[in-house]
Amino acid sequence: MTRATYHHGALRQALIDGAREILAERGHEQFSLNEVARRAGVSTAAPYRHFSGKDELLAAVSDQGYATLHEALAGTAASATDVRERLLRMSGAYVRFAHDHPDLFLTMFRGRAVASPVGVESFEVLRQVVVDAQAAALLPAGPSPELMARSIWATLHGLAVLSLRRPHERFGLDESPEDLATGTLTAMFGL
Amino acid sequence: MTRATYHHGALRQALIDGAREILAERGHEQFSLNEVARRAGVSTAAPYRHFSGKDELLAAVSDQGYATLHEALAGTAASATDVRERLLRMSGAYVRFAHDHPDLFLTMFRGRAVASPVGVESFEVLRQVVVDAQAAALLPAGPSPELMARSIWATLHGLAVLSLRRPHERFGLDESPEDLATGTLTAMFGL
DNA sequence: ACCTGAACACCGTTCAAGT
DNA sequence: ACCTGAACACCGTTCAAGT
Repeated sequence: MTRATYHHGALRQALIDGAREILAERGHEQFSLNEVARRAGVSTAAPYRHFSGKDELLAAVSDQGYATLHEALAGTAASATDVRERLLRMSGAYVRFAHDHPDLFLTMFRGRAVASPVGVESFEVLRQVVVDAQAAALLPAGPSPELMARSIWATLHGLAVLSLRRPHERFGLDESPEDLATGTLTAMFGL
Repeated sequence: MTRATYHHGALRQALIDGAREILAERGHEQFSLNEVARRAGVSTAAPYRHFSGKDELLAAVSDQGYATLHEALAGTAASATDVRERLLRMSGAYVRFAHDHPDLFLTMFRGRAVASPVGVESFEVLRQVVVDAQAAALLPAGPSPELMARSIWATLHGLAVLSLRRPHERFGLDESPEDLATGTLTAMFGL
């Protein structure tokens, strides 16, 4: 039996990939570091050459998740010239990401974990859309863009988290993530 | 050595109390069913007479958490006659609860856990305040109270979850939970 | 009816040893 | 430098046995 030989950090990425697989298959509560090693075909001690432990591997997985989320948000933000459309598409993309990768999303924002610096870029994209929306009188112009952006982030994040639960208490299954997000923002700001 | 003898479900409550202790001391990620049993002075198999397993014990803990949260919300909602004040106090109480009992809060809303029916009562309290706020033109009257209430719930929940992380990315440590909640609602609705 | 004692498979982590 | 093999304490859960 030829066992794969890893070099130059190839095992590191293989472990991250395996972790994402398990996350998608079994969920973040069943996640096991030993199983990640098993899938990569290495001993349970091998991951410790690349990560200080389970938490650091999950942090690396989170970082890649933040990068993927950022692409989705930046992509939708750039996909329209109309400010209202940009705000709504971006909002939909946030909740959509949570629904498409629920356990990755929950891992990224798990408990009291340390926030990723990558998330800052995404916040900046949202902040810029908010600046434009305030200029267009779509959002109240009184509060600072900073405050307004984190208020909207909180709303989207709450929607994402609460709609991931089951049974979907008060958050209909029938609605798509996009409808949930846009419906909420439309209701709050009369867009 | 006299070992406590449990009867009539006394062990059940002792296990729930012990679980809340561990949650407060070590956090929900370090929570261990065996340690709960150890603290109660029983064998690790004993809890299985009262709960089907770890998840069911945590569900029972969550239920008591929902009851405590409900008291806090209903209490603040009744503490003022002014509609605006009621809405803001209730909002502050939600985020305050999360900060005062972070790991209990995270356990209640952990991952994809099943929502507690007890939470429905709390939602009803919020919905009623929203009805009054809409009548007083404090909140937009167009959307249904149901939609408006879950939008606000999502906002408060997002604030709670995100402000629990560390370092408090974009959510200042300096702000009290109450200021965080009222500041956000004030910004969004121009209250 | 309720709890113990002992076991099972599995977990995260450590460390001496191999190559 | 990177990985193995074996061990450690601990985990959730099961089950026959005690009272």
